[in-house]
Amino acid sequence: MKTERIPQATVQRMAVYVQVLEEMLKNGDKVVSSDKLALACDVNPSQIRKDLAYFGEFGVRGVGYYVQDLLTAIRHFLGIDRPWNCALVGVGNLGRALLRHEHLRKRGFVIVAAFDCDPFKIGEEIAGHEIICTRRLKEKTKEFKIEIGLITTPPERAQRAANHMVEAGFKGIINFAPTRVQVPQDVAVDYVDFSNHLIALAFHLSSWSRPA
Amino acid sequence: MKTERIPQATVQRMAVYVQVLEEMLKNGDKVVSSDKLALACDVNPSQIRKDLAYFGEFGVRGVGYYVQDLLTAIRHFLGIDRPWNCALVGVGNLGRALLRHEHLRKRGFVIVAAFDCDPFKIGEEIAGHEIICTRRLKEKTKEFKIEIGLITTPPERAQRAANHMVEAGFKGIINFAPTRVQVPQDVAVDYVDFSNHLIALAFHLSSWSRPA
DNA sequence: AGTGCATTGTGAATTTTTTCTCAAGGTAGC
DNA sequence: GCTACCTTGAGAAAAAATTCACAATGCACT
Repeated sequence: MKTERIPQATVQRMAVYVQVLEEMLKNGDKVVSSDKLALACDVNPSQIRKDLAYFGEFGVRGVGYYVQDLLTAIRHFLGIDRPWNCALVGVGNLGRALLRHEHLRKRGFVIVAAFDCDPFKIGEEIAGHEIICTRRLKEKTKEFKIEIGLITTPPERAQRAANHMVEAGFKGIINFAPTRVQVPQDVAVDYVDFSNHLIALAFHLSSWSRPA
Repeated sequence: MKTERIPQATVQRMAVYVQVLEEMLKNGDKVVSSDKLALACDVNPSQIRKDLAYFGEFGVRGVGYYVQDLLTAIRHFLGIDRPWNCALVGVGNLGRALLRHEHLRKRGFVIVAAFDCDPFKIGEEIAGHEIICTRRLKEKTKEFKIEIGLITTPPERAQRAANHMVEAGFKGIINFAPTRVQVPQDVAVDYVDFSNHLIALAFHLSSWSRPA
């Protein structure tokens, strides 16, 4: 094990490993080899061993990795062996879907409060949460110990939502709105844009039938 | 301009350029330099010029790029200068949100039919679409000229949805379900998993306050 | 205890991607 | 038309990520 900076790509693959390992565990598998895991994750076996080597030696030579142990280790390493409280700003179609989404909660990402600036929505209850005025984000952040913000507003209101989050002291934001937002250096923003994935796919499909 | 294989990373950045350029166009900007665009997209200016060089010379030395022309060129290059018909399988919370999502349609990705295997949902109308039994996917594919599939089922039904899509002849699938699916080599699957983004963010936030 | 087998962990080689640098080539003002 | 200035395009260099290849090492069976 070396102590270098961990590539972003490694972290993303790690998340996939967690997903696949969870399924293997549910499937009753006790042990898995890098080859087997690689097949399931669609990566190179060496890649997996390299990735895992970033944070320790977990394998047993000649045997492989113990699924449960590896899972526990990765979870700890990634910082997802504890819940993360999230705030959602923008209760539109997508916001509602995320509030009702079970998978996020299962993974430890708990949306503890939902905000919107539309007076017609404020007070409405959705998936067990009362919709709160966005201006009260900061005060609720303390109350609920929120660390991560989810922006699900229309694009034109995304920046304002981000500003509220920065002011509330969030250091991590996921922006689902299809627009860029400006935040201070010490705040991390990750973008989730479906249409970008569709664009990549459209390109792939187009270039398949093209002069290479 | 050279004719090499285009990196996946380039394609993804390209999608971001489109987004930012659209905003600039709406903003009335006629011309943009690689420096200015780089700032907005949060990448290196050389990176942008390199990316654009993959498919031609569009800039004017001493001036920059004409926003409208560049946008048109990128759109054509990416294959998004025409609409793509999509089918959605799995009308749950997320499925409904996508069906009502305006942004995808604006970008040219049109969900022309929604499928589900739940007999209680079949026949229900949502966002102008009648929910159709998943078994009729293949027949409707011809009728609607569908090329891309969106999987929004629960994870345990994702593989079955993928199978239906493969059988219907889809060559591109976006899987929103948090599980891997197996498909033939000639079918491209792209995964969209929110929790993976949250995991990456959680890791970032954790390691910030860690012994490097 | 010893032998054979399987699989990890890792240094080295390779490949890919990003960044640097600057000549080439436009524009605008005079 | 000439000069000064700006920004692109692209080769070269640097950095990063991936893959290879194999020694190290633990297990199982005798």
